[in-house]
Amino acid sequence: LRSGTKPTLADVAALSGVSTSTVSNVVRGATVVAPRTRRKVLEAIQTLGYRPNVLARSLVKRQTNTIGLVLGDLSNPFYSELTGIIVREASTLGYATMMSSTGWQIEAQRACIEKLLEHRVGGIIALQFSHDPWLVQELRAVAVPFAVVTCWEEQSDCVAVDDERAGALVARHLLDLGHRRVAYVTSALVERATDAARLRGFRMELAGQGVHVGKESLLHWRSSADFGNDPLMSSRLRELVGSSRAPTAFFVSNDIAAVSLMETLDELDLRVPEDVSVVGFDNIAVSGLARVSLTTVAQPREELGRIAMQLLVDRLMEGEDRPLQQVRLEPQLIIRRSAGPVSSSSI
Amino acid sequence: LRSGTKPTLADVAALSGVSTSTVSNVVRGATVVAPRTRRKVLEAIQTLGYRPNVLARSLVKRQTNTIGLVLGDLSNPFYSELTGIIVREASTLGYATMMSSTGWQIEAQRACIEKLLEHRVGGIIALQFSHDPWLVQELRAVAVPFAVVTCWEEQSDCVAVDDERAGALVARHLLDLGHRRVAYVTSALVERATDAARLRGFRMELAGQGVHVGKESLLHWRSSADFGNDPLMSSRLRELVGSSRAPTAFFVSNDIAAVSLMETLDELDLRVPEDVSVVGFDNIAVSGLARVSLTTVAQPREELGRIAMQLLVDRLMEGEDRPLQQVRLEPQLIIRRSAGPVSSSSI
DNA sequence: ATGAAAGCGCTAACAG
DNA sequence: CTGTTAGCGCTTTCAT
Repeated sequence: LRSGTKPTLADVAALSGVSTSTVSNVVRGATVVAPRTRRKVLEAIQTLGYRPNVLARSLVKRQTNTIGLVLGDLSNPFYSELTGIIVREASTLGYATMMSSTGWQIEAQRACIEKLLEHRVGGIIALQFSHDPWLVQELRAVAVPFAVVTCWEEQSDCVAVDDERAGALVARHLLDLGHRRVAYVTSALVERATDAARLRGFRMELAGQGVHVGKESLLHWRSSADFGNDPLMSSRLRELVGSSRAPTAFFVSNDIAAVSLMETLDELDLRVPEDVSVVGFDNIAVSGLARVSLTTVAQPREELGRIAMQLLVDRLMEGEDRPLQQVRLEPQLIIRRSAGPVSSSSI
Repeated sequence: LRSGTKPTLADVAALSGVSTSTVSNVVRGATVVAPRTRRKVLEAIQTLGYRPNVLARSLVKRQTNTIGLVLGDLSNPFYSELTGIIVREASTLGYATMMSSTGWQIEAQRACIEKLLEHRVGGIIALQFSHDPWLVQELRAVAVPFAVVTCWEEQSDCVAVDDERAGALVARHLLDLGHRRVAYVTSALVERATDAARLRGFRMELAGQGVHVGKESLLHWRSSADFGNDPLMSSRLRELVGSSRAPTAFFVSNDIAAVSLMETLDELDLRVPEDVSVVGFDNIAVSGLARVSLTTVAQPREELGRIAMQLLVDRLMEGEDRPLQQVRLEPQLIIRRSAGPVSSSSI
């Protein structure tokens, strides 16, 4: 019995006096093995502390039970929760999860995926995918199942909330509350195309009532994930608020930025929702606090995670010829106190 | 050229008319390869889209460049941020990260680690480790580097903040503010022993001033990670507050529970900090919001992550005979507005 | 500087 | 039901 290295099938075989294939059979519960033999083998496994080597197994089977997860930034609670859900789901389905984080650097994305491919992951789920046709093409070429969740990616399997509809939902709500001058705030934390879709839906619904969101009402919040202040925005807001065309409501494409905005508004002595209304996106835990009470759009996290994993598995089973699966989920407006009727003084 | 499967070293060798070992050499940049040959090989790699198979490599080298991460629950922002840091750090050092989540189920912990071992990870970092001597023993037996971060684990390499000292820091602060009747609130989100250490330090410092934390002042918050309300606590608090010995300050061992507590206090019409003070632990992003402004103990996240990874690498290099490394980091009290001077009416 | 050959630990036919 | 054999894709002596 060799020492210094972990026991192998051969060791178990030797100790129990059978062949390696028999041991392999009992380990995998494959063929019917004689009860006596099985017992002997099991015993040997016990005393040796044998543990199957997944690497060797994967090598011969030419496939792993590992999926790769690429994500931008774990400090945004929306994504970290989603990550947790996916990891759990994968584990339930018998897959291990290999993570790699891009830290929002767009070139890092390719490197991340390259590493995952070298590890021969069975499939890849991207959480915050920066559109990259070359990459999608490459992934297609190697025939590794690829699903993006939370963003709409024309060329891949994907699942996301209906962002346009969400934008419209918010617009409707704001209109119902009497708002006519509204601003849209983009956040660095949300992927461009996604952001654009939300704005599109928002604008269209407003346009139906003759309300227009001009260029001067498009703001950009350079937020980090820690509710940091954006000094540029502060001054921009201050000047905007002074003007006669000051918006009475803000739709922010991300809860983190929305909460940050509320904080900045506080500093400017603008009360929410008495003076201005704020609506966010994601419904992260913080937004539900009474002290925050942010009206926002909820994305069905559990479903997003579950379906993403499902897309991967389906593709894994049915192969490339299966038509692209692209799932849109319904967003849900969560009405809280940060958005209220437009104040009479500002009409 | 075989089709349907990914190109291998042999394919590259065939195409470039050299042996597999030569190809292997250029891929790894190992021996000096003749410039001409190298170019030919590189070319073949390009046209074939060859990608090394990490599994095969690991199999023969008998070691992987993968580390395992076991964590309890990604929905607690403190841990998800820490996770992000570790993943990044690992990646920088050339390691891929395999995650598995226990979802707080204590028996799941063994299963998680078992899976990681089958994948032959080079080392394991546990984020929220529920003390389990058997497991630690087992890990030791297989000689896989193991480091726990955030909890103090006597038998393993570990790095954590000095919890007792943190408790003392909070006690000191509360004493300075004039508090004499204080309560300690345990949260389900923090590991038992860690919680106990914080309480110990807290109590000791208070005892120095003749202040005692009796059993009636020990509360338990059954919190989930989403700032949920704990109805039992609500009623418990209501009755406690009515009594003449109502605490004037609460030290909660976790920010999530602390913020939840503040919310509950709001509902009971108790103002923070005018009527009661609250101090938390972790300094998650939310706590820094002006609307929350929670006085809390900060743990040096970056350092925790960096050192945890370092412990693993050191052990990997120097082997088992290296003495146990156990690092204590300094906690930092972040003073905000949730803890104030004891109100005159309650003295 | 390059090639031949022997495995790494396991599975998958195929015989017996 | 069990054993034999031939790889999976790669690294690593050891010759040449």
